Amino acid sequence: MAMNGRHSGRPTLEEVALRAGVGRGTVSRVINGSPRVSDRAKAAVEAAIAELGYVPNRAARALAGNRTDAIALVIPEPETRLFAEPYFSDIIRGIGAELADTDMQLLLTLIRTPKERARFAQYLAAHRVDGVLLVSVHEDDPLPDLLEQLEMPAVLNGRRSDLESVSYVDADNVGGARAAVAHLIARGRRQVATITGPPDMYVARSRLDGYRQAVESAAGGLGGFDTALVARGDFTEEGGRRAMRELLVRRPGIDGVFAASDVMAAGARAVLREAGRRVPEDVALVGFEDSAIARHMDPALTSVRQPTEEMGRTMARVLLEEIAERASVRRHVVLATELVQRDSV
Amino acid sequence: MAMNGRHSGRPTLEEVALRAGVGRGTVSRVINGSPRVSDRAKAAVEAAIAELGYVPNRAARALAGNRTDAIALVIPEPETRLFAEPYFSDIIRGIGAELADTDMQLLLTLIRTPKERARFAQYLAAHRVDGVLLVSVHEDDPLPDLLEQLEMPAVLNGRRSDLESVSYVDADNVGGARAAVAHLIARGRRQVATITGPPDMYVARSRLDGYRQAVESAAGGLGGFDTALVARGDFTEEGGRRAMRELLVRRPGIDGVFAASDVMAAGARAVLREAGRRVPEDVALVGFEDSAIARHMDPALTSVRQPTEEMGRTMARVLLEEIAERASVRRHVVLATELVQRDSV
DNA sequence: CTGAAAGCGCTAACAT
DNA sequence: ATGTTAGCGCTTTCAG
Repeated sequence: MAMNGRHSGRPTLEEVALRAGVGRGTVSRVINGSPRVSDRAKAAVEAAIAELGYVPNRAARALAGNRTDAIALVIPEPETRLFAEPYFSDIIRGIGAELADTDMQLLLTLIRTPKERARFAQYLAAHRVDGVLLVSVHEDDPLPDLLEQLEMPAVLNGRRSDLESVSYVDADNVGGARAAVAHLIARGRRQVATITGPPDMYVARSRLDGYRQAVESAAGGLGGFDTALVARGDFTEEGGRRAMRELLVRRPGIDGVFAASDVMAAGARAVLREAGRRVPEDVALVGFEDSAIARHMDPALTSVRQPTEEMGRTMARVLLEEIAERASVRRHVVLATELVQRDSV
Repeated sequence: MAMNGRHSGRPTLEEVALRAGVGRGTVSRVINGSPRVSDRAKAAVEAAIAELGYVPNRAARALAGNRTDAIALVIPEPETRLFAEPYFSDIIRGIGAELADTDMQLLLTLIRTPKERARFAQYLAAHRVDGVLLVSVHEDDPLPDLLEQLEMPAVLNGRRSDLESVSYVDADNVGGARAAVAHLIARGRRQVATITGPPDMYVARSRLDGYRQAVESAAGGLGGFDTALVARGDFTEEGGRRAMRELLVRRPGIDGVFAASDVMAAGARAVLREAGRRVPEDVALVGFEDSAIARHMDPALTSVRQPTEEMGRTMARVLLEEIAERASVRRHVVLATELVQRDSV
């Protein structure tokens, strides 16, 4: 007999069965909420579980059930910094909240190097998680395709393009940008410029679209979409600075700016002040509240806010659903954004 | 026969053994790096593994080996906000880096409610993780004791008191504070005050100790430790404001302030400016760089920095060691802090 | 509705 | 050094 003396001392399902005077199968059914159990048996089992302080062994369950009850939250390298932003922390809180009532575990996976990515691919292939949550995907990110190929349930935060095939939860970037620009126009601003993100990012294109829609639909006097009022940034503060300088050269009369991110708005604001323009009196500034940095720097700044925590909750919920109905139905959820008006100019 | 048709299609250890022409035991030994394997067998097994793309099944391994290869990073409620701070993101990056070469998984556990805490206790009792990483412990946190009682390997970030019995990794708060205050004194500041954290937090007491040591050991003229120069804050910006106001009333001649956190330093700075004092010319300010917020607000501010990422790495390393040598040796590591001088006043 | 039994894939003792 | 074997604790048929 292979007596490996590793009985952990914790009660097992079998002991519960014994105590409840039923078979192991019945205990299992009760635990998993099967309806095919008599009330009597159920009560007995529940009593036994309580008395013994029984907690199912996750590994055994995973082995027998061929699942893991765990999902991975993947943070690609460029985003590990992003970690330090309220945006991200809110997402995680949302995920956590949604998972709290589940017995799903959340695995944190930081992917820095190609080697680590390869390793994670192995993880996936080995089905070591039931699903994957992917934040801030880039257009050329290979992970979503891999996930799809593996038929692994997955939910992205944002999307790679209009045709995103993987499930995703995104914010209404177009609508938010449109609202921001419309706000500026409604406040009497006649020359509203925009600082965009990198054009190979969907989120950046969406926000530019919103800008375009707003200026084009504005009643007379604005002259529609003017490419000279569009400067390209890269979501960094320095990029925002450069773009703002460019804009001031091209159109010195600018009296409003919509920056596609708050970090860029912060850069733009610095340049404007250096140039002697008062913000927001002379030049009104609206940014997208990605990181809340802008708000830190200027609590009075009007900005477009995303329901970030809800985004996290939604991502988790969608993923759980996708896991539950092993069907490969993709879901695309776009949450509304909100213009938070903080200036009175 | 109970034909449960769930063969996942992935190769198993048995198939590897077959292919390599050895027994399953040998394959297991190779996988686990046992030295009791011939080079020949080892090579054959490795080849088979590569050809088949074999990845061990974690659940099976956990079940048979009575371990999980997973550790939990626990974030208590008060800290979920802290998430959004660079400090925390650095810690996580450090942990991730240390774990990258391991096949330990990192589980993220947010504990918000007593109910969730109870549930986590069950997790622990059920040995669903091999170890626990706990950030920013509070003096009255019940988790460390529970961990100890359960003999669960654990490492704290910070400590509850001088007599901390659980393993921990901490920053040299006393030394950092002392250096900060010594710096101010060396720069000719004669009335150096301090804004402390809540006295029931070890970290706050340590920083106050450092302050005291510096003023007491300063050569003449300062009059030693003066309680009127000590104002109590609570690590919040508002607390910093209140404390600063108090100090200005008690000792209007203050020309230097050491705040026990950068957030409080930010509050103090705002009050000083409102009071018409120039910072740092009239009143020099040094804070502990917990969140880097102060640096955001004033890039020129001198501050005490902690090697945060290293802290995370160390926590993970210590935990892995503790898990490996099932012995209950507690380790206490204190990492040096560094005065980052950014002002020239 | 429920007990019995067959594995899930692996580790670790047991024999060689 | 290595093949064999007995479980780890659970889920899921399969028979009643």
